[in-house]
Amino acid sequence: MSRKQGRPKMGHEPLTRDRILVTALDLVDRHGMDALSMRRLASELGVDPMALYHHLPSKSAVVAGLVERVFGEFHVPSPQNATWQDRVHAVAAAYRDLVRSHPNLVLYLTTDREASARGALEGSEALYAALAAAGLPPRQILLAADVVVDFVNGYVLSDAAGHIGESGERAALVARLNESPVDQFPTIRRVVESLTEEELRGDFHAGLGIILAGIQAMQQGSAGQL
Amino acid sequence: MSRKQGRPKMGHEPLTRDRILVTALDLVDRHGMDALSMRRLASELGVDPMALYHHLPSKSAVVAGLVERVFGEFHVPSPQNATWQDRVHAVAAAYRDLVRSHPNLVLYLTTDREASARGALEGSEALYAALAAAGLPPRQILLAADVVVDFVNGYVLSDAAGHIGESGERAALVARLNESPVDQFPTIRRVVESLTEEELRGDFHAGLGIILAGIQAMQQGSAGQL
DNA sequence: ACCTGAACACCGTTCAAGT
DNA sequence: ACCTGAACACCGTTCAAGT
Repeated sequence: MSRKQGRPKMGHEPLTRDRILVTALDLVDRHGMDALSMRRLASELGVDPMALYHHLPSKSAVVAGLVERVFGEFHVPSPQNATWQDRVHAVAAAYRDLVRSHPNLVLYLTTDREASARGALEGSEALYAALAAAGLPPRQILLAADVVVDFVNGYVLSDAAGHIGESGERAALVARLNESPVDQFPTIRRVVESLTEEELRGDFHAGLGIILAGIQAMQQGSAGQL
Repeated sequence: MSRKQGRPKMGHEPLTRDRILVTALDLVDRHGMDALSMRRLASELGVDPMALYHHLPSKSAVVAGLVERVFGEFHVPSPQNATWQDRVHAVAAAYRDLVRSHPNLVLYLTTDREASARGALEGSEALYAALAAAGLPPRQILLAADVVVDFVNGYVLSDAAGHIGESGERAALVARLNESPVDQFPTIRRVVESLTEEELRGDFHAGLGIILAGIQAMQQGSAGQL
Protein backbone atom coordinates (compact mmCIF):
# COMPACT_ATOMS: atom_id res chain seq x y z
CA MET A 1 0.00 0.00 0.00
CA SER A 2 2.82 2.42 0.80
CA ARG A 3 3.89 4.14 -2.41
CA LYS A 4 7.09 5.57 -0.93
CA GLN A 5 9.87 3.74 0.82
CA GLY A 6 10.31 3.51 4.57
CA ARG A 7 8.77 6.86 5.60
CA PRO A 8 6.66 5.91 8.62
CA LYS A 9 5.03 9.36 8.75
CA MET A 10 1.36 9.03 7.85
CA GLY A 11 0.79 12.73 7.31
CA HIS A 12 -0.75 13.02 10.75
CA GLU A 13 1.18 15.93 12.19
CA PRO A 14 -0.47 19.09 10.91
CA LEU A 15 1.09 21.06 8.11
CA THR A 16 2.54 24.33 9.37
CA ARG A 17 4.60 27.13 7.88
CA ASP A 18 7.47 26.00 10.06
CA ARG A 19 7.32 22.37 9.02
CA ILE A 20 7.24 23.45 5.38
CA LEU A 21 10.28 25.68 5.80
CA VAL A 22 12.28 23.05 7.69
CA THR A 23 11.64 20.57 4.90
CA ALA A 24 12.41 23.16 2.23
CA LEU A 25 15.72 24.08 3.87
CA ASP A 26 16.66 20.43 4.07
CA LEU A 27 15.77 20.01 0.41
CA VAL A 28 17.90 22.99 -0.61
CA ASP A 29 20.84 21.98 1.58
CA ARG A 30 20.78 18.48 0.17
CA HIS A 31 19.94 18.99 -3.48
CA GLY A 32 20.35 22.66 -4.26
CA MET A 33 18.04 25.48 -5.24
CA ASP A 34 17.00 23.86 -8.50
CA ALA A 35 15.45 21.01 -6.53
CA LEU A 36 13.16 23.38 -4.68
CA SER A 37 9.77 23.36 -6.34
CA MET A 38 6.36 23.63 -4.75
CA ARG A 39 5.44 20.26 -6.14
CA ARG A 40 8.52 18.44 -4.97
CA LEU A 41 8.34 20.15 -1.60
CA ALA A 42 4.75 19.01 -1.24
CA SER A 43 5.58 15.46 -2.18
CA GLU A 44 8.43 15.53 0.35
CA LEU A 45 5.81 16.45 2.96
CA GLY A 46 3.37 13.85 1.67
CA VAL A 47 0.80 16.48 0.84
CA ASP A 48 -1.01 17.98 -2.14
CA PRO A 49 1.00 20.83 -3.72
CA MET A 50 -1.84 23.25 -3.16
CA ALA A 51 -1.84 22.65 0.57
CA LEU A 52 1.35 24.72 0.78
CA TYR A 53 -0.48 27.80 -0.43
CA HIS A 54 -2.54 27.86 2.74
CA HIS A 55 0.60 28.59 4.73
CA LEU A 56 2.80 30.49 2.31
CA PRO A 57 1.44 32.66 -0.49
CA SER A 58 4.01 31.81 -3.16
CA LYS A 59 7.28 30.12 -3.91
CA SER A 60 9.18 33.36 -3.43
CA ALA A 61 7.66 33.57 0.03
CA VAL A 62 9.11 30.14 0.72
CA VAL A 63 12.56 31.31 -0.31
CA ALA A 64 12.22 34.49 1.74
CA GLY A 65 11.15 32.33 4.67
CA LEU A 66 14.30 30.26 4.29
CA VAL A 67 16.51 33.34 4.36
CA GLU A 68 14.67 34.62 7.41
CA ARG A 69 15.05 31.27 9.18
CA VAL A 70 18.75 31.02 8.49
CA PHE A 71 19.35 34.58 9.67
CA GLY A 72 17.39 33.65 12.76
CA GLU A 73 20.19 31.23 13.60
CA PHE A 74 22.70 34.08 13.37
CA HIS A 75 23.85 34.59 16.93
CA VAL A 76 26.38 37.34 17.03
CA PRO A 77 29.40 36.76 19.23
CA SER A 78 30.56 39.52 21.54
CA PRO A 79 33.92 38.44 22.92
CA GLN A 80 34.92 39.90 26.27
CA ASN A 81 38.09 41.93 26.73
CA ALA A 82 38.58 42.04 23.01
CA THR A 83 40.00 44.80 20.86
CA TRP A 84 37.60 46.39 18.40
CA GLN A 85 39.51 44.61 15.66
CA ASP A 86 38.89 41.23 17.24
CA ARG A 87 35.22 42.06 17.61
CA VAL A 88 34.92 42.84 13.90
CA HIS A 89 36.77 39.63 13.05
CA ALA A 90 34.40 37.66 15.28
CA VAL A 91 31.20 39.07 13.76
CA ALA A 92 32.50 38.66 10.24
CA ALA A 93 33.60 35.07 10.86
CA ALA A 94 30.24 34.21 12.41
CA TYR A 95 28.47 35.55 9.32
CA ARG A 96 30.80 33.69 7.00
CA ASP A 97 30.20 30.46 8.92
CA LEU A 98 26.45 30.98 8.84
CA VAL A 99 26.47 31.30 5.07
CA ARG A 100 28.86 28.38 4.75
CA SER A 101 26.40 26.17 6.59
CA HIS A 102 23.87 26.72 3.78
CA PRO A 103 26.01 27.28 0.71
CA ASN A 104 23.23 26.57 -1.77
CA LEU A 105 21.33 29.53 -0.38
CA VAL A 106 24.21 31.97 -0.65
CA LEU A 107 22.74 33.99 -3.52
CA TYR A 108 19.61 34.67 -1.57
CA LEU A 109 21.31 35.16 1.79
CA THR A 110 23.54 37.89 0.39
CA THR A 111 20.88 39.43 -1.83
CA ASP A 112 17.47 39.46 -0.18
CA ARG A 113 17.65 42.57 1.96
CA GLU A 114 14.02 42.40 2.98
CA ALA A 115 14.14 38.89 4.40
CA SER A 116 17.56 39.23 5.97
CA ALA A 117 16.98 42.64 7.53
CA ARG A 118 15.94 41.36 10.95
CA GLY A 119 18.99 39.13 11.37
CA ALA A 120 21.29 41.62 9.67
CA LEU A 121 20.38 44.26 12.27
CA GLU A 122 22.02 42.26 15.05
CA GLY A 123 25.18 41.79 13.05
CA SER A 124 25.22 45.46 12.08
CA GLU A 125 24.78 46.59 15.66
CA ALA A 126 27.78 44.54 16.76
CA LEU A 127 29.80 45.86 13.85
CA TYR A 128 28.80 49.48 14.43
CA ALA A 129 29.49 49.13 18.16
CA ALA A 130 32.98 47.80 17.49
CA LEU A 131 33.70 50.67 15.12
CA ALA A 132 32.31 53.17 17.59
CA ALA A 133 34.63 51.67 20.20
CA ALA A 134 37.46 52.32 17.78
CA GLY A 135 36.63 55.99 18.11
CA LEU A 136 35.14 56.62 14.66
CA PRO A 137 32.59 59.39 14.11
CA PRO A 138 29.18 58.35 12.69
CA ARG A 139 29.92 58.96 9.03
CA GLN A 140 33.12 56.94 9.22
CA ILE A 141 31.33 54.16 11.07
CA LEU A 142 28.90 53.93 8.19
CA LEU A 143 31.58 53.95 5.52
CA ALA A 144 33.76 51.46 7.36
CA ALA A 145 30.84 49.13 8.06
CA ASP A 146 29.82 49.20 4.40
CA VAL A 147 33.31 48.20 3.33
CA VAL A 148 33.36 45.33 5.80
CA VAL A 149 29.89 44.14 4.76
CA ASP A 150 30.56 44.40 1.04
CA PHE A 151 33.88 42.60 1.43
CA VAL A 152 32.36 39.80 3.50
CA ASN A 153 29.47 39.37 1.07
CA GLY A 154 31.87 39.28 -1.85
CA TYR A 155 34.02 36.77 -0.02
CA VAL A 156 31.24 34.36 0.95
CA LEU A 157 29.81 34.52 -2.55
CA SER A 158 33.14 33.61 -4.07
CA ASP A 159 33.73 31.04 -1.32
CA ALA A 160 30.39 29.35 -1.88
CA ALA A 161 30.67 29.49 -5.67
CA GLY A 162 33.93 27.60 -5.27
CA HIS A 163 32.13 24.90 -3.29
CA ILE A 164 29.17 24.67 -5.64
CA GLY A 165 31.15 24.55 -8.83
CA GLU A 166 33.81 21.92 -8.23
CA SER A 167 36.74 24.09 -9.27
CA GLY A 168 38.87 25.56 -6.49
CA GLU A 169 38.82 29.29 -5.92
CA ARG A 170 41.23 30.38 -8.60
CA ALA A 171 41.12 27.36 -10.87
CA ALA A 172 39.11 28.91 -13.71
CA LEU A 173 41.37 31.95 -13.83
CA VAL A 174 44.59 29.95 -13.83
CA ALA A 175 43.19 27.66 -16.52
CA ARG A 176 42.53 30.64 -18.80
CA LEU A 177 45.94 32.03 -17.97
CA ASN A 178 47.55 28.83 -19.21
CA GLU A 179 45.52 28.92 -22.42
CA SER A 180 46.70 32.45 -23.18
CA PRO A 181 49.86 33.45 -25.07
CA VAL A 182 52.76 33.63 -22.65
CA ASP A 183 53.43 37.28 -23.33
CA GLN A 184 50.00 38.26 -22.00
CA PHE A 185 49.16 38.98 -18.37
CA PRO A 186 52.79 39.16 -17.23
CA THR A 187 52.07 40.38 -13.71
CA ILE A 188 49.52 37.66 -12.97
CA ARG A 189 51.95 35.10 -14.34
CA ARG A 190 54.78 36.34 -12.17
CA VAL A 191 52.63 36.36 -9.05
CA VAL A 192 51.03 32.97 -9.64
CA GLU A 193 54.32 31.30 -10.51
CA SER A 194 56.19 32.63 -7.50
CA LEU A 195 53.66 31.30 -5.00
CA THR A 196 52.99 27.84 -3.64
CA GLU A 197 49.60 26.13 -3.83
CA GLU A 198 49.15 27.01 -0.19
CA GLU A 199 49.99 30.67 -0.68
CA LEU A 200 47.54 30.88 -3.57
CA ARG A 201 44.65 30.16 -1.27
CA GLY A 202 42.57 33.10 -0.10
CA ASP A 203 42.67 34.20 3.51
CA PHE A 204 39.55 35.68 5.02
CA HIS A 205 41.14 37.14 8.14
CA ALA A 206 44.17 38.47 6.30
CA GLY A 207 41.84 40.27 3.91
CA LEU A 208 39.78 41.64 6.73
CA GLY A 209 42.99 42.70 8.45
CA ILE A 210 43.87 44.89 5.48
CA ILE A 211 40.51 46.61 5.76
CA LEU A 212 40.86 47.15 9.50
CA ALA A 213 44.30 48.69 8.97
CA GLY A 214 42.71 51.03 6.46
CA ILE A 215 39.98 51.96 8.92
CA GLN A 216 42.60 52.74 11.54
CA ALA A 217 44.52 54.89 9.06
CA MET A 218 41.35 56.80 8.19
CA GLN A 219 40.56 57.37 11.83
CA GLN A 220 44.02 58.59 12.72
CA GLY A 221 44.07 60.79 9.65
CA SER A 222 40.84 62.52 10.62
CA ALA A 223 41.86 62.73 14.29
CA GLY A 224 44.99 64.51 13.18
CA GLN A 225 42.82 67.10 11.45
CA LEU A 226 40.90 67.97 14.62
CA MET B 1 -1.50 37.67 -42.06
CA SER B 2 1.14 39.08 -39.67
CA ARG B 3 0.48 37.69 -36.20
CA LYS B 4 2.82 40.11 -34.42
CA GLN B 5 2.76 43.86 -34.62
CA GLY B 6 5.05 45.97 -36.78
CA ARG B 7 8.13 43.72 -36.91
CA PRO B 8 9.20 43.96 -40.54
CA LYS B 9 11.80 41.17 -40.13
CA MET B 10 10.75 38.12 -42.10
CA GLY B 11 13.19 35.74 -40.51
CA HIS B 12 15.49 36.02 -43.49
CA GLU B 13 18.80 36.82 -41.83
CA PRO B 14 20.28 33.52 -40.70
CA LEU B 15 20.11 32.51 -37.06
CA THR B 16 23.51 32.65 -35.42
CA ARG B 17 24.85 32.23 -31.92
CA ASP B 18 25.64 35.92 -31.91
CA ARG B 19 22.19 37.02 -33.00
CA ILE B 20 20.66 34.80 -30.33
CA LEU B 21 22.87 36.28 -27.62
CA VAL B 22 22.25 39.87 -28.67
CA THR B 23 18.52 39.27 -28.50
CA ALA B 24 18.83 37.43 -25.19
CA LEU B 25 20.83 40.25 -23.64
CA ASP B 26 18.28 42.76 -24.81
CA LEU B 27 15.51 40.62 -23.34
CA VAL B 28 17.30 40.37 -19.98
CA ASP B 29 18.17 44.07 -19.88
CA ARG B 30 14.60 45.01 -20.64
CA HIS B 31 12.56 42.48 -18.72
CA GLY B 32 14.88 40.73 -16.28
CA MET B 33 16.20 37.23 -15.92
CA ASP B 34 12.79 35.70 -15.34
CA ALA B 35 11.77 36.74 -18.83
CA LEU B 36 14.59 34.75 -20.38
CA SER B 37 13.22 31.44 -21.57
CA MET B 38 14.17 29.45 -24.61
CA ARG B 39 10.63 29.68 -25.88
CA ARG B 40 10.28 33.41 -25.43
CA LEU B 41 13.73 34.01 -26.83
CA ALA B 42 12.81 31.97 -29.89
CA SER B 43 9.57 33.85 -30.40
CA GLU B 44 11.49 37.13 -30.06
CA LEU B 45 13.66 35.89 -32.91
CA GLY B 46 10.66 34.67 -34.91
CA VAL B 47 11.91 31.13 -34.87
CA ASP B 48 10.99 27.70 -33.54
CA PRO B 49 12.30 27.17 -29.99
CA MET B 50 14.28 24.15 -31.05
CA ALA B 51 16.23 26.11 -33.63
CA LEU B 52 18.18 27.66 -30.76
CA TYR B 53 19.59 24.29 -29.79
CA HIS B 54 21.53 24.13 -33.04
CA HIS B 55 23.61 27.09 -31.91
CA LEU B 56 23.66 26.76 -28.12
CA PRO B 57 23.41 23.45 -26.31
CA SER B 58 21.23 24.58 -23.39
CA LYS B 59 19.73 27.50 -21.60
CA SER B 60 22.64 27.66 -19.19
CA ALA B 61 24.94 27.97 -22.20
CA VAL B 62 22.88 30.99 -23.24
CA VAL B 63 23.38 32.59 -19.84
CA ALA B 64 27.10 31.79 -19.88
CA GLY B 65 27.26 33.30 -23.33
CA LEU B 66 25.69 36.49 -22.02
CA VAL B 67 28.26 36.76 -19.24
CA GLU B 68 31.04 36.16 -21.70
CA ARG B 69 29.67 38.81 -24.06
CA VAL B 70 29.34 41.43 -21.36
CA PHE B 71 32.85 40.77 -20.08
CA GLY B 72 33.99 41.11 -23.66
CA GLU B 73 32.93 44.76 -23.46
CA PHE B 74 35.14 45.23 -20.41
CA HIS B 75 37.91 47.49 -21.59
CA VAL B 76 40.26 48.20 -18.77
CA PRO B 77 41.46 51.77 -18.45
CA SER B 78 45.15 52.41 -17.84
CA PRO B 79 45.48 56.09 -17.02
CA GLN B 80 48.83 57.70 -17.75
CA ASN B 81 50.88 59.39 -15.05
CA ALA B 82 48.61 58.01 -12.38
CA THR B 83 49.43 56.81 -8.89
CA TRP B 84 48.89 53.13 -8.21
CA GLN B 85 45.88 54.15 -6.12
CA ASP B 86 44.28 55.96 -9.03
CA ARG B 87 44.89 52.98 -11.25
CA VAL B 88 43.06 50.69 -8.83
CA HIS B 89 40.20 53.19 -8.58
CA ALA B 90 39.98 53.33 -12.37
CA VAL B 91 39.83 49.56 -12.86
CA ALA B 92 37.33 49.13 -10.06
CA ALA B 93 35.09 51.90 -11.36
CA ALA B 94 35.20 50.45 -14.88
CA TYR B 95 34.08 47.08 -13.54
CA ARG B 96 31.34 48.67 -11.46
CA ASP B 97 30.08 50.58 -14.49
CA LEU B 98 30.15 47.46 -16.63
CA VAL B 99 27.95 45.60 -14.16
CA ARG B 100 25.70 48.62 -13.75
CA SER B 101 25.01 48.63 -17.48
CA HIS B 102 23.44 45.16 -17.12
CA PRO B 103 22.04 45.13 -13.59
CA ASN B 104 19.68 42.22 -14.22
CA LEU B 105 22.67 40.04 -14.95
CA VAL B 106 24.59 40.97 -11.81
CA LEU B 107 24.15 37.61 -10.08
CA TYR B 108 25.69 35.79 -13.02
CA LEU B 109 28.36 38.39 -13.74
CA THR B 110 29.69 38.17 -10.20
CA THR B 111 29.23 34.44 -9.85
CA ASP B 112 30.05 32.60 -13.05
CA ARG B 113 33.82 32.25 -12.83
CA GLU B 114 34.06 30.04 -15.87
CA ALA B 115 32.31 32.41 -18.27
CA SER B 116 33.85 35.57 -16.86
CA ALA B 117 37.41 34.26 -16.65
CA ARG B 118 38.56 35.63 -19.99
CA GLY B 119 37.39 39.16 -19.28
CA ALA B 120 38.36 38.98 -15.63
CA LEU B 121 41.96 38.26 -16.60
CA GLU B 122 42.38 41.70 -18.15
CA GLY B 123 40.99 43.40 -15.08
CA SER B 124 43.14 41.28 -12.80
CA GLU B 125 46.27 42.06 -14.77
CA ALA B 126 45.64 45.79 -14.42
CA LEU B 127 44.93 45.37 -10.73
CA TYR B 128 47.99 43.21 -10.08
CA ALA B 129 50.16 45.59 -12.06
CA ALA B 130 48.98 48.55 -10.01
CA LEU B 131 49.69 46.69 -6.78
CA ALA B 132 53.08 45.61 -8.05
CA ALA B 133 53.81 49.25 -8.83
CA ALA B 134 52.96 49.99 -5.21
CA GLY B 135 55.90 47.79 -4.27
CA LEU B 136 54.02 44.80 -2.86
CA PRO B 137 55.58 41.34 -2.92
CA PRO B 138 53.62 38.59 -4.74
CA ARG B 139 51.79 37.17 -1.73
CA GLN B 140 50.60 40.64 -0.71
CA ILE B 141 49.54 41.43 -4.26
CA LEU B 142 47.33 38.36 -4.18
CA LEU B 143 45.82 39.17 -0.80
CA ALA B 144 45.27 42.81 -1.65
CA ALA B 145 43.74 42.02 -5.03
CA ASP B 146 41.36 39.53 -3.42
CA VAL B 147 40.17 42.15 -0.96
CA VAL B 148 39.58 44.65 -3.75
CA VAL B 149 37.75 42.11 -5.91
CA ASP B 150 35.59 40.79 -3.08
CA PHE B 151 34.72 44.32 -1.99
CA VAL B 152 33.84 45.40 -5.51
CA ASN B 153 31.72 42.31 -6.09
CA GLY B 154 29.93 42.84 -2.79
CA TYR B 155 29.37 46.47 -3.68
CA VAL B 156 27.97 45.92 -7.16
CA LEU B 157 25.73 43.16 -5.87
CA SER B 158 24.29 45.41 -3.23
CA ASP B 159 24.17 48.32 -5.67
CA ALA B 160 22.26 46.32 -8.28
CA ALA B 161 19.94 44.75 -5.71
CA GLY B 162 19.03 48.29 -4.73
CA HIS B 163 18.12 49.07 -8.32
CA ILE B 164 16.19 45.85 -8.90
CA GLY B 165 14.20 45.95 -5.71
CA GLU B 166 12.79 49.45 -5.59
CA SER B 167 14.00 50.22 -2.06
CA GLY B 168 17.07 52.41 -1.76
CA GLU B 169 20.25 50.88 -0.41
CA ARG B 170 19.54 50.99 3.28
CA ALA B 171 15.74 51.27 3.23
CA ALA B 172 14.95 47.73 4.39
CA LEU B 173 17.34 48.00 7.30
CA VAL B 174 16.07 51.36 8.48
CA ALA B 175 12.49 50.14 8.16
CA ARG B 176 13.21 47.22 10.48
CA LEU B 177 15.06 49.53 12.82
CA ASN B 178 11.95 51.67 13.16
CA GLU B 179 9.80 48.61 13.84
CA SER B 180 12.08 47.53 16.69
CA PRO B 181 11.83 48.61 20.33
CA VAL B 182 13.76 51.84 20.81
CA ASP B 183 16.16 50.33 23.34
CA GLN B 184 17.48 47.91 20.76
CA PHE B 185 20.33 48.57 18.33
CA PRO B 186 21.46 51.77 20.06
CA THR B 187 24.62 52.25 18.01
CA ILE B 188 22.86 51.91 14.66
CA ARG B 189 20.19 54.33 15.90
CA ARG B 190 22.76 56.87 16.97
CA VAL B 191 24.63 56.66 13.68
CA VAL B 192 21.55 56.76 11.47
CA GLU B 193 19.95 59.64 13.35
CA SER B 194 23.07 61.79 13.33
CA LEU B 195 23.49 61.64 9.57
CA THR B 196 21.69 63.36 6.73
CA GLU B 197 20.01 61.51 3.86
CA GLU B 198 22.99 62.41 1.74
CA GLU B 199 25.52 61.13 4.26
CA LEU B 200 23.63 57.85 4.52
CA ARG B 201 24.36 57.04 0.92
CA GLY B 202 27.19 54.62 0.23
CA ASP B 203 30.36 55.84 -1.41
CA PHE B 204 32.23 53.48 -3.69
CA HIS B 205 35.47 55.41 -3.89
CA ALA B 206 35.51 56.26 -0.19
CA GLY B 207 35.16 52.56 0.58
CA LEU B 208 37.86 51.65 -1.86
CA GLY B 209 40.03 54.39 -0.34
CA ILE B 210 39.84 52.67 3.04
CA ILE B 211 41.06 49.45 1.48
CA LEU B 212 43.92 51.19 -0.32
CA ALA B 213 45.00 52.84 2.92
CA GLY B 214 45.03 49.39 4.49
CA ILE B 215 47.13 48.01 1.66
CA GLN B 216 49.60 50.83 2.11
CA ALA B 217 49.78 50.16 5.83
CA MET B 218 50.41 46.47 5.20
CA GLN B 219 53.14 47.26 2.72
CA GLN B 220 54.90 49.73 4.96
CA GLY B 221 54.61 47.34 7.89
CA SER B 222 56.30 44.53 6.02
CA ALA B 223 58.91 46.84 4.52
CA GLY B 224 59.78 47.88 8.08
CA GLN B 225 60.39 44.25 8.91
CA LEU B 226 62.97 43.80 6.18
C1' DA C 1 23.15 21.71 -42.19
C1' DC C 2 19.58 23.85 -40.34
C1' DC C 3 14.87 24.30 -38.93
C1' DT C 4 10.20 22.35 -37.43
C1' DG C 5 6.52 20.10 -34.61
C1' DA C 6 4.96 16.90 -31.58
C1' DA C 7 5.79 14.97 -27.29
C1' DC C 8 7.63 14.25 -22.44
C1' DA C 9 8.29 15.47 -17.98
C1' DC C 10 8.19 18.96 -15.49
C1' DC C 11 6.89 24.05 -13.45
C1' DG C 12 3.77 27.97 -10.38
C1' DT C 13 -0.65 29.23 -9.53
C1' DT C 14 -6.04 29.74 -9.86
C1' DC C 15 -10.32 28.04 -8.90
C1' DA C 16 -14.09 25.13 -7.58
C1' DA C 17 -14.95 21.45 -4.75
C1' DG C 18 -14.68 18.59 -0.90
C1' DT C 19 -14.52 17.71 4.61
C1' DA D 1 -10.22 26.14 8.24
C1' DC D 2 -7.67 23.25 5.80
C1' DC D 3 -6.79 20.08 2.10
C1' DT D 4 -7.68 18.15 -2.70
C1' DG D 5 -7.84 17.67 -7.84
C1' DA D 6 -8.41 19.35 -12.15
C1' DA D 7 -7.02 22.84 -15.12
C1' DC D 8 -4.26 26.78 -17.23
C1' DA D 9 -0.39 28.71 -18.97
C1' DC D 10 3.86 28.13 -18.97
C1' DC D 11 8.93 25.67 -18.77
C1' DG D 12 13.63 22.89 -20.86
C1' DT D 13 14.78 19.34 -23.71
C1' DT D 14 14.51 14.89 -26.77
C1' DC D 15 13.48 12.89 -30.90
C1' DA D 16 11.82 11.98 -35.46
C1' DA D 17 10.82 14.35 -39.42
C1' DG D 18 11.16 17.68 -42.90
C1' DT D 19 14.05 20.73 -46.53
